[in-house]
Amino acid sequence: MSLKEKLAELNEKGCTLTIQRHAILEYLYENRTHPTVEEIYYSLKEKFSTISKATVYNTLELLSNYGLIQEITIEKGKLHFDCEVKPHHHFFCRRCNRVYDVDVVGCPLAGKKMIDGHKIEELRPYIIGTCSECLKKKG
Amino acid sequence: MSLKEKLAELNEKGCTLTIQRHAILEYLYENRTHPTVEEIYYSLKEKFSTISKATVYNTLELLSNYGLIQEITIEKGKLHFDCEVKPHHHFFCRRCNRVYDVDVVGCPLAGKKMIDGHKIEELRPYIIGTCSECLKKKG
DNA sequence: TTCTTGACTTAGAATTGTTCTAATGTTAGA
DNA sequence: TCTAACATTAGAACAATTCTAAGTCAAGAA
Repeated sequence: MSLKEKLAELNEKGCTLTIQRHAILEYLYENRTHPTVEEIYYSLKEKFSTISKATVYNTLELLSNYGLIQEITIEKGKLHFDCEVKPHHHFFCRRCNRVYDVDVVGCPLAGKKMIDGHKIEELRPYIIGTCSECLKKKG
Repeated sequence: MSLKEKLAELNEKGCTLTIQRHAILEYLYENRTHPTVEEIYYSLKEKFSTISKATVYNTLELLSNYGLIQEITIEKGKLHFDCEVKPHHHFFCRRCNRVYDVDVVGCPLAGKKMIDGHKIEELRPYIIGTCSECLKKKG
């Protein structure tokens, strides 16, 4: 789903499309590195010097509630975000703290709505380890 | 792996088995509800009134580094812990914030050591939704 | 036994990440 | 243009975690 399509969907659903919301969603499309709130905030501050952290948090929550972005709780005590909402795995590198996209096919949960009587609303398949970049460095 | 076996392994590896460390690991065996640090801390405080949060954090990290317990980053901004380290899924209920164990068979990642050139050290398959208990309540 | 050393624990301060609050600004519709 | 609802802002408040410095403890050496 493209940025344009998401903006259109927000509009359709009656969500006010402020300049800040537009900028935040756009930022996620231009930075596919799973940025943290801090990264998003400081980057946007260069362009919109008065943007506040509350707006960044509010907007990320709003977009997440619309199902247009994905919240990632892979790193302890810190949120990352991803504009790609198609199911895919995330890999977190312990050394450099980067988050990578990983494609894993054949997940038995794909398409499942229920498990053990619980209603499945979101899958967060995380993998922790050492990334290829960090493996190259000695240690 | 039983509590006894883990205590023996710690001992073997030259890790000092203090009363606090023993109590924390034991607590996890007696409370299989994936407690948070706060829950562990306040429960232990009833028995060991002077135990400090730093000790709880240090011990949980130590046990986790030994691979004897598992850190769960399913809830945003808050750690949960599990003494069961055999691979299994965790389900987090958005409404009551409880963490459940879920058995999912046929995970294509089971036993894999590498993915996309990254070294896999730990799997954290999380599922978010509404649990069976909360589904019963109206809403 | 006493001393020493290193490892562990403690209380509380500091830090970090997130949420809240009250004031201000903006928008869309009457 | 007016109004009411909604959005943004700055910074305070809060929550979770980490850090720090002092105190405690256990084991081995003298």
